[in-house]
Amino acid sequence: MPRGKNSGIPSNRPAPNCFACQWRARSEWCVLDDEDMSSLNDSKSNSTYRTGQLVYNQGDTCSGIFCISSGLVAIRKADEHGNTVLVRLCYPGETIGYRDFFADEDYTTSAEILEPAQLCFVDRKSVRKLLDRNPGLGLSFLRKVSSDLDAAEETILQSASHSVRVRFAHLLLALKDRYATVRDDGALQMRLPLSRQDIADMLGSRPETIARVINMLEKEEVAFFSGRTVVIPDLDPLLDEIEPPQNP
Amino acid sequence: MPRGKNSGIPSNRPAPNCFACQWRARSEWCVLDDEDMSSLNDSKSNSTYRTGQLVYNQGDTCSGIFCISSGLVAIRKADEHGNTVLVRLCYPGETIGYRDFFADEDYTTSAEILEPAQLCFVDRKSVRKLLDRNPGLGLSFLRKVSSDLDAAEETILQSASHSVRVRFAHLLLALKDRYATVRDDGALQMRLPLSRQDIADMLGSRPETIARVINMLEKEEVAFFSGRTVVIPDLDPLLDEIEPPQNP
DNA sequence: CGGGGGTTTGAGTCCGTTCAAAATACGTGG
DNA sequence: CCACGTATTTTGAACGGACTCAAACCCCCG
Repeated sequence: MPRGKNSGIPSNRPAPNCFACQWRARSEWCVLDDEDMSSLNDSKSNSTYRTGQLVYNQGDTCSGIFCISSGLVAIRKADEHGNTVLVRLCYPGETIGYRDFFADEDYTTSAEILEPAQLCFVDRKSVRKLLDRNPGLGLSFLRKVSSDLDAAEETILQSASHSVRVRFAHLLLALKDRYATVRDDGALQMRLPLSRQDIADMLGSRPETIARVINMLEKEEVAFFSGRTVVIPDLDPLLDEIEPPQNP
Repeated sequence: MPRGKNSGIPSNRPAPNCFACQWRARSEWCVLDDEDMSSLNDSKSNSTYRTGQLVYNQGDTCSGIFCISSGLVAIRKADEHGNTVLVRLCYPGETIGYRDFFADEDYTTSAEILEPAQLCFVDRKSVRKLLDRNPGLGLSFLRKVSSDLDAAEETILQSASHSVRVRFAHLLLALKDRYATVRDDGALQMRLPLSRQDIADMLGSRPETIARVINMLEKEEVAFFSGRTVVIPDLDPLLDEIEPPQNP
């Protein structure tokens, strides 16, 4: 069941300017000098994507890399039996598809839009040119892949040693940093960018189990869910999930 | 419970020569020209390690990278509660410690010797020099980290979608490529480089479970275990574990 | 207002874990 | 080379988390 069409539609809004990009300083491209940045700016194309669209599909040949200007992207990996996991979420400022680009392989994952997005695309040839002109760019991506690798290994460790409930607490705490706002009464509130299925895919579990865990958390008044909206009256109980209070 | 001392002992054997290294062609260093290779050869040091020794420890500061000349190395990751997983096995020709080196972080994993090994060490400054002189080296490592990342994501997918038994079958099939020999009667035989505990750590399981799975495999005559020695009379049943025979 | 997808709930089962003890293998020193 | 002590592996019994299958529910949208 394909979730959407492959290619974004050309943006009618003016294409973002790399120099003005608010993410520039934190992205891998920050090592480029003005001339190279200008070359990047000229060679990139820009598209708008709707929720559910596929940016690229596992198995497709990789012809360049994408940079997220706005929106949210899920990186999924599937096996031949249709089992899938959601490997990671990618936010504005992040580059996606670079792994397969640098490994010079077909895509080993799929990228799907979770929140309406605008992506820039830089084709193979342009990236190569920039890499040649600026060796620092390669090292910059090396740092990025290295940190992704550490995150992946962390995930392996987590799912080998913690229950779904604890992993879900971890996920909530990570999402709160990006999505939560503080209400008048001091409680945290956020709208999850993920369906129950997506949450399950991230935790290596099933939607039914997620529903049950949510049920328990509500009974214990740790967090309250209504659709995709979550209210967390107090962070401490959630933090205790991760690090049970010590009793020496 | 530390498993060994940290530093290897200086090799009494003549240090391996990078030019003569049998792994040269497949390693990341193969992009170096003769001059740079000679510089690498001069700046590296070499040590011998016994089984159980730690090459580096999670949390230590990373002061360079290691290259495996011979032996077998396990990369482990631990959390604050003492839970550990064995993230990956590293074989001769592979470089280890590069992830943390390139991310410029303290070690996020530990490296432990599983089979007596000889490692070369290249200090931070020398690696930097080589990276400066040869931008291709960075890209070469970029390819390596990228493939490690894919492997890690594959592990996440596997352990989310397959039973311990199936994952163990996967492991056996992977190990056989490197360790198995064909006996006179056509059966495959190998000596596992891993303890039951290590196998459990690789599969995100427990030694007891591994023992039970082994028990079942023997009852079903898929494979026979005696200590670390495994005999596999026929590969097909093992392959069926991974890809159950189709019935359309 | 009638689908239809996503979500929740229920019941039952199974895989894998935990804890404990027995058996075996292993390294070391005598 | 054997004996001993320790560590690893195996076995057993019991528990429990998470899965499966199935049905009911709900909400959003046409």
